Formats: sequence, C-alpha cells, structure tokens
Amino acid sequence: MSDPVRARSNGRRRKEARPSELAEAALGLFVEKGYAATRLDEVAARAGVSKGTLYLYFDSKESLFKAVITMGIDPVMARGESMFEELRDDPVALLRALLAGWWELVGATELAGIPKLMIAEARNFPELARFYHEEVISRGRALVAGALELGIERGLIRRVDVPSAVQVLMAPLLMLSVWRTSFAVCDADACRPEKYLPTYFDLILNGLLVRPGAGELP
Amino acid sequence: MSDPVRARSNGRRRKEARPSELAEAALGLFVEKGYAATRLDEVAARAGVSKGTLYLYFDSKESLFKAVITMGIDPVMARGESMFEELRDDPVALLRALLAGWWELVGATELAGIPKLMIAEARNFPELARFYHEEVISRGRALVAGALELGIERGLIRRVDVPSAVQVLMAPLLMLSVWRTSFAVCDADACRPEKYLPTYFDLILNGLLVRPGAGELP
Amino acid sequence: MSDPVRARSNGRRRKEARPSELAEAALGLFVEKGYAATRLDEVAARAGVSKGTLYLYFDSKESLFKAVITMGIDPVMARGESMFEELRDDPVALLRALLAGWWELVGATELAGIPKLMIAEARNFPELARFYHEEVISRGRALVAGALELGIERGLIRRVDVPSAVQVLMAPLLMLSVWRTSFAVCDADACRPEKYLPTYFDLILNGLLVRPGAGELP
Amino acid sequence: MSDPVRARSNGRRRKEARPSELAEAALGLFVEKGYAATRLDEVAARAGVSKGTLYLYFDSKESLFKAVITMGIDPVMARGESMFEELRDDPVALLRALLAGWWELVGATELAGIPKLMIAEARNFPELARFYHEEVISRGRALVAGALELGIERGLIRRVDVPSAVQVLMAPLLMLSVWRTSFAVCDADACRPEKYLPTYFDLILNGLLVRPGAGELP
DNA sequence: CATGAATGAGAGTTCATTCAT
DNA sequence: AATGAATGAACTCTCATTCAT
Repeated sequence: MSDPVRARSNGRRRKEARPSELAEAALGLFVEKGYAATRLDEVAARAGVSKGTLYLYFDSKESLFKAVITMGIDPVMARGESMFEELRDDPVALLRALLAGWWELVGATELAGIPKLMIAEARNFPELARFYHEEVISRGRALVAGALELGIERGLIRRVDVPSAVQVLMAPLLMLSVWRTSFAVCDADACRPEKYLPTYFDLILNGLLVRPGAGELP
Repeated sequence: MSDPVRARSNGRRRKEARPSELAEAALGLFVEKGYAATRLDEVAARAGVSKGTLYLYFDSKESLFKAVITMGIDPVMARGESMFEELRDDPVALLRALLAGWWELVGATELAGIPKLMIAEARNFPELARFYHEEVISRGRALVAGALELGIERGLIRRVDVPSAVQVLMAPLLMLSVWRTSFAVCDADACRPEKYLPTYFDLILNGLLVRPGAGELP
Repeated sequence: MSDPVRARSNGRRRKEARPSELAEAALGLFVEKGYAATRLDEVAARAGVSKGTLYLYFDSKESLFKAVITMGIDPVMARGESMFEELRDDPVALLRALLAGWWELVGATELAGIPKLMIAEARNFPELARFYHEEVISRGRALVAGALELGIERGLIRRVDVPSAVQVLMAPLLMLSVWRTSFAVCDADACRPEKYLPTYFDLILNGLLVRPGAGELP
Repeated sequence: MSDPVRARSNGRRRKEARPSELAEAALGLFVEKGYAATRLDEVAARAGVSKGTLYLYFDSKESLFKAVITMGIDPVMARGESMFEELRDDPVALLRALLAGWWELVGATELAGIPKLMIAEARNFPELARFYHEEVISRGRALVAGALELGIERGLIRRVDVPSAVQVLMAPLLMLSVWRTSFAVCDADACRPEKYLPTYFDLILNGLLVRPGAGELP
C-alpha cells in the first residue's frame, strides 16, 4: 500500500513522532518566552498542528512542560557515565572530557535552554525542581566530583573542597549556555564559545596568578 | 527612624516612599514567580495598597517591571567605581574586592534576584535587556577587565584573553546568586556561600592543577 | 444465546443491533448527566465502539437524543391501547390496570429515565417536546381519560373534571419514577415503590378524609 | 444628582444587590436551558454586567449554581413552620394551607424552577443534592407529615402510611410546577392551576370512588 | 464497516487596566 | 491621593464533528 521506506501512512508515521515534535516546539517557546507567557496556540502552530491536538498527547500545559524538561535527560547522563568509565585512568582528561562533553551535548544544542527554563521556573514547579535536582544536577555533579576525587587521589589535582569546586567548575559552562539563550541578541560578543571555552579551561586548570609552572599544561 | 519635622502624617511620609515600596514588593514577586505569572493584585497586597494605587505610580505592569530592574543599579556601580580608584595600586586585591564587593552588595542581598529576572525575561523585553546590558553588564565587566589589565601590565596576572576571562570570573558568582534564588529549597547544600566563595577564589586564582608554587596566595 | 444459524460473525450479528445498543448506552448517560453534559466519547465507550462509529448510525448528537426519546414509545402505547379494549367493561379495574401497567412497563424499567430527560430538556428541543407531547403524553392521557369517563358514565366514579383529574392521577407515578432516577442515592427511603404504590392507589381511590359524604367540600 | 431615597451612588447601591441580581438571572437561565447548557456570558448579559463581573461575586459556575439553589430556601421554610403553629388545631385546614401555601410561595413563582433544576442536576451535584434533600425535602415532608399525624390522631384523617402519603400528596403539586417550567409552551392547557388545584384538593381529600365505606378496597 | 487522529469553535476563568467615587 | 468594582481581551481546556485509512 505504500513505499516500504516511507512505511505506513503519513498520518500514522507522524503519530508516533508527535509527542517529541510537540515537545520540541514547546521547548523552543518556553525557552524564548518563559512558561507563563507561552501560549499553547503558538506551540501548536509551531508544530504545525491545531491547538486541540496538543491535548491528545499531553494532559495539560503543565504536563507538557514536565515532558519538555524530562525529555533528553537520559541520553546525556548515559553519555557522561560511559565517559567516566572510559577515562577513569586519566582524571584530568576525564574532567576535561566531561566538561567539554556537557558543552557539546547540552550547552551547544537546543537542550541548552533547559537550564535556563529550570532556573526561571523552579519555584513555580517545586516538585519538578526536585526531580530535576535529583536526576540531573546531582548525577551530573557526582560525575564531576568523581573525576576530581580521582585526580586528587593520584596527586594530579589540588586538595580542594570537592563539592563546592564542582559547582564552581560547572558555573561558567552553565552560565554561558544560559547567557546565550537569553542575551545572544544584545551581547553577541560574549556568546562566542570559541573564545570563551579555551579561556575557561585555562583558568580553571591554571588559575589567574603568575607563578612558576603555571600555564604549561601537560 | 524618621525626621521628626516632616513626620506629619503616616500618609504623607509614606507617600514619597511609595514607588520604591511598590517596586520592592514587585521585585520579590517577579523573582519568585516570574514576570508573567505575577499578578498585580499580589504586588499591591504585598505593598499594602489597593490595585488601583499601583497605577498612580506606574503606567503599566511593564513599566513597573522596568522600574524594578532599574532600581538599585546606580549605588552598586558607584561603589564599584570608587573601589576601582581606591585599589588601583594593588590589582589582585582590587580584583578580589570587586568580586567580593559584588557578592556583598548584590549577590547576598535582595538584588540577587535581578540577574535571575533578567535571564528569564531578557527576550521578552529586548529594549530593557539592551539597557541592562549597557548600564550594568558592560560597566561591570569594564571594572573587572580594568583590574585584570592592571594586573597583567604589572606582571601579576597571566596573559589571558581579558574579555572572556572576565566572563569566566563572573560566572560562578552570578551562578551562585541565581541558583540561590531558584533552588534554595531543594538544594540548600549548594547554596552556602561560606564554603563556595573560598573555593571560588582559590580556584580562579590558582587553578586546579598541582604544580610548584600553586596555592600559596600572597 | 444466539441463533446458531445466523451467528456467523459477531460483527455481523451485532451490526443490526448497533443502533439500539447505542441508543441504550446513550439513554443511560443522558439520564444520568443530562444531554449537554454527556460526552459522545462516553456513549461510544459504554456501547463498546469508537466515537466515529456513532456517526455511522446517527447524524449528530441531537439526532441520537431524538432516537433515544423516540425509542420504546410504540410498544408501550400499544400495550395501553390493548388493555383498554380488554377491560372496558370494568372501568375501575381498567384505571388500575393502566396506571399499574405504566408503572411496570415504564416506571420500573430503564424507560423511567425518559420522563426525567424530557422534563430537563423540553425547552432545549421544542420540536421534540411537541412530538413527545403529541405522541406520548396526549395518547397516554386519552387512555386514562377514557377510563375515567367510562367510570363516570356508569356511576362508579365521581363527577370530577376529567382533564385535570388525569394529570393529578398520573403525577404521583411520574414523580416517583422521576424522583428515583434523580434522588435514589440520597433519598432511598422515598424511592420504595412497594410502600408508595399501595398508598397511592388507596389515596386516589378513597381520598384522605374519614367520613361518608365525601366529595362535598366545605 | 440622585434621589435622597435612592441614596448612595448607583454603583454602590447596585453593588450590594449584585449577588442576588446575578443569582436571579442565573436561575432563569439554568431553569430554561439546564446547568451545562447555560453560558456564563448569557447570565452576565441578562444581569446587565460583563462576564468578568460574575467572578467578583462567585468563585465558579458551580458555586453560582449552588447559590441559586440555596437562595430563597429559608423564607419558604420559615413560612411553612409558622403556618404549622398557627393552624395545628385544625389539621385538615393546616394540610390545605401547607399545600396551597407551597403553591403560592414556590409553585406559582420563579422558585418553581428550582425543583426542576434539582431533578435535572441532582446526579451531577451529589453533595448539593444531599444538602437539598436535608434542608428542603426532609423539612418540607416533616411539616406535611405532622399535619397528617395530627389529623389521624384526631380521627379526621384515615390511617394511611404517613411517609408515603406525604410523597403522594406532594407529587401533584411538584409535578405541576415542574411541568409548567418545562412544557408550558406545548401543553398550555395542562398548566392551568385554576383548574388543576381544585381537582387536586378534591381528589386527595375525597378520592375517586363513589360510595360510602370508602377505604375498603377490594 | 470501523477507527481514532485531527480539528476548531466555544466554554469557563483570569487579570491588566480603567474610572467613578 | 486612594479605592475597588467593573471590564473584556486573552488564555487554557473541551468536545462534537470530520475524514483518511
């Protein structure tokens, strides 16, 4: 009845893709305008369906929002965890890989909007914030903390307070991705990762101060 | 608490304070719930006036929002600029003073909500974002950049790319203040500046890597 | 359970019964929730078909409603008219038979919901109300009126105003059936026909007053 | 600018009357079209206000509905209870007065729509149905039952089963009022209380049968 | 025949804004 | 200056109806 490559009917083919198409459209708008200011009309229009269709796939605006946040978490975490195993013998490389990997998988993609969204909406959706904290933040921190601890054990990394160091290390990456989603238009200069990231790695690894040996990375 | 001469009636005394009382009430709610989700009813209630009264002082919700953002900029910038002059002879101390000063004047106060607000709403209020970028971000960056340049000139600070280094340096502070306004409830541990700030200064000044001389701050 | 000859496929067997199965499902829901509050989804679900299938048998929600009301009228009227012929020699027995027969055929069955439905929806469906009035109410009244007139002619029944007496006589039966469909849950006591019906017949036939000379009101 | 009797401003004067004006408009429409089919737009329009104004006085459509039902209960019950005390020496007159009084205070007024409404909506609002049953139905029945019992004690009224007799006696009145709100257009003849009520009283007091010895059914 | 995904008009509800007092 | 009742546009959500499969 139909081309075996295109399989099924257009209707049916799209049907299975709908939830993620809708969530993607929603992500874009939520990030752009915020949850409350996003109208479901617009989400539907951006996804090319009618308003009512949204309700075939999501119970409410709130559940759409939760789906948007939940979506795409798992592949990222999985990727981080596999990196950890692959590189545990070289903690400094592991740390760089985790941080750079986060940038590539999240910071530089559509998903970069999610941290901004969570920052903006955490207090309006406390249970979602708790979920996000447990499933994303804590797991992400654990990976970076693990890398630091391996590095400290092996004498490659200074004896810093690991929990707060993890936050300090993540902050510039998070901030850059958040900043880009919010201020790209009026602050284009600041949003160029090709300048920012090298400086970032240089600084966190070597610090600012001029002293013997600093700056010569292995 | 108030000038005994002018303290005629509570009404009169408060009258002049109204706009800032209202803006303060609004700040709290905008930070908590976001711009769109904040109802003017609530703002009025929190300020102890009726909803109509808001319109005696602000043309619209949007102009109230702009007032909230604008409010409190000047004293902070002025303080930064005076620090700059006072400490230009010791660039490293200047840098620490600017960053720590920002924390004390903004990060640790009610004003910490403003960065979160701007991040959340920048794209809904592009002209306000531009204003904020010019009057706050750029001026703030210029101070920190000035400190770095002085330090580099004098051989105290490594030759980093100044514009991106400024961002990297500010990011952990901004992030902490933003994080505290959003996730304090479910991530209390991460929101303790007394652990975070020392680690922050240690890392940006000395970096992570173990090498001769690192970690011995002057 | 089914004719072994025709029971080819379940599909075919049911096909002919579909309209009345659907109408029956719809009757239940219309009675329970009212016309406007009944969703066609639910009707379809209760009948075990999909929503689209309803439209193979009925043009619209309104035509389904009309079918529900129309359904089951004819057998009841036919039964009443045959009773009339059988018992015209004993008008008092005829009257009792008509009233008790209505109770058995309508009041005590699923069809009892129809009067409630018509009461609730008459003004939303004026033409249907007119149809119902002509085909059901008037014909039913004519039967009871006939019994009264026969009884009066033969001196068995007092000379009452027949048209209004018919209504007064029908009212308690209608009311009981209506009441049971609406208040059975919170007024179970009042909904027991085994107490109500004997009292009803006793009262309409004999009245309340203790005395010979009944009928001469002061 | 305004009549001193009418006092206050139009605005303020109306403000106090608003809830009952709105409830009255709502009663009319709920009775006419049913709860679900009544649009709040229409209610507001009938009351001469905008849709939003409804929400200044009622939390939701449902609470408006409850107010409509609750409204006007108390004066009617009070009137019945005072009648009871005044006429307890003449139970037959008391019975007539209660029944005729119900007709005048409820059956013949706007309030006649309430029984129809409750019949139509009882199952959609079970707690309201329970309230109505307890506060209206039960109290009303208790009055009529009291009259019957007094009459029986004094040998004026036959020894009938009081609870079911009360229902049988009320049914024709309720039915007439319900019928008039639903079928007045297509059944005008049946809705003339001036014919119906005398026949009603005649029948319930004296019954249908011509004979001394009434009450001994075959 | 039967399905159920898709539609879009329309409902209840909210809330920034106005204005008579 | 201050109020708060009133407004109405705009939002989320529902559901009768359609139609490709």
